[in-house]
Amino acid sequence: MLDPKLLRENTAEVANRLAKRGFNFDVATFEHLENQRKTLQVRAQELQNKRNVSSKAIGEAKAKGLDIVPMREEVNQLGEELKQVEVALALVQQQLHDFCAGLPNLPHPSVPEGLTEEENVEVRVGGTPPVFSFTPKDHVDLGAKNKGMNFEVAAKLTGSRFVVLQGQLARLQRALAQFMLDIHTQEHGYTEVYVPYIVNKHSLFGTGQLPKFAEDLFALDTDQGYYLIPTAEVSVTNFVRDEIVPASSLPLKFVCHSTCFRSEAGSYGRDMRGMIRQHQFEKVELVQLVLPEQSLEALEALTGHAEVILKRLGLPYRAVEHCAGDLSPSAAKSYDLEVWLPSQQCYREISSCSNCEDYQARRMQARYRHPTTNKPELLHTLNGSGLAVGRTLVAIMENFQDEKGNIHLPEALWAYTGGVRVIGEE
RNA sequence: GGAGAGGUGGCUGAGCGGUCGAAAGCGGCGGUCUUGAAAACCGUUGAGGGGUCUCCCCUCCCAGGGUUCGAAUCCCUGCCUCUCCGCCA
Repeated sequence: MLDPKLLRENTAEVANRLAKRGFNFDVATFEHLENQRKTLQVRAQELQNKRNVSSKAIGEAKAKGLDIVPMREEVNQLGEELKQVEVALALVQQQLHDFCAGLPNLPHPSVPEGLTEEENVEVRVGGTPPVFSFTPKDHVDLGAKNKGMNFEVAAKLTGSRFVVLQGQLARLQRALAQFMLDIHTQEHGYTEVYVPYIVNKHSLFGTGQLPKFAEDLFALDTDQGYYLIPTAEVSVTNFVRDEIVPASSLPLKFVCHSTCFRSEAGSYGRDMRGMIRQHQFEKVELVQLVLPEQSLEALEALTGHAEVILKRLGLPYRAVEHCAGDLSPSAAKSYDLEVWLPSQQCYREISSCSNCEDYQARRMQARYRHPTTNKPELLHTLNGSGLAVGRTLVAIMENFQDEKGNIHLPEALWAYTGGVRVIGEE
């Protein structure tokens, strides 16, 4: 959600900044609704004030034993119009709210211009893509030969875009999650949390998935209106919804390993092969809740924390900054980390790190008490994958394969695989 | 699943249908005192929103409806929390 004052007072500026991300802000509709709101609200408050004053007078008159019947009739007159105005106002405010809830965040001024993914800017490269003396296999072929990656069984159990892992590959996925959690908790100062994988609508509104992106989510067919989380960002960020946290407690830094569920409704036909795009996947998520003046540098730090995982694993990657048009709706500024996939001969997203500034905080009413003014102020929220575990598994398989199809695990993982260094035939 | 209790400001906790945005305590902030700190004392201190914006007004006591001139207080519905019993990973 954007600052309603900014929206009202600098409508043109907001429209311009949203245009940078390719969003068409309907100024005419907004101004029309806003004018209606103002007229109705002023009138409603006027009538409410009259009613309050009269009612109070009735109370006093009654205490003195005076006749209150004529006064009561006068207020009754007022009630009719008040009811009408209140209904009309509620309708307009609902429309305004819906309109504003659908607006994406403003891109940070430092974000590169551009409308499509092609205009994202590579900011650094880590490692170098491996050169093979043979034709490298993709993870599906590598996982097939008795190594325990099975899409057929998963399709039988459920449908497309699911996988069954067993044996060393199942263990490797578990090892990766443990490894990531340990680094973030022990070296980067995050607190590990375990959270519900099912959330209510308020939480999804808070982080921006609802109302606009309901079709990306799995909704549970129960009357509570529950959804499966598409990312632990939803559960963790909402810790501070409707809270006023002491400034001294910030920054709050949480790391959370969770399963994530996405309907992938808009991606028919894309990445149909393998584990790249699944309805269910594992992710280790980083969330930071920070003072506004610290969010810009917090994003650099958080991205760096995710990057450490790729470095320790020795995976070739690059960091890319989103151009304005490629930002996700809640984000003011984002970096993607992309890992090299030999089978595709390109970098693929393995982490997306975003500074949402006060966009989610305003939707959540997540605030801190300002130390000098003593007033509640919106805090800033950040999140990023550290990393997507399933895609990390894929990257390790593909980058560290040998001619026989064995997978040589990076040394950093040996302690987590019970000493297993190679996954293969022998 | 059965039985009961309850949801009030940052926290604990009062609140006959009218003068209650709400007692009291704690905490926070400011001050006096002190070399400094603590203690003590004095003052101050909810949130959101609107306007004709150095002032005025509206809304909010879990949520949503209802009764009433007037609701934290009465009625209905829902949600949540706690206690006991049963069942269970």
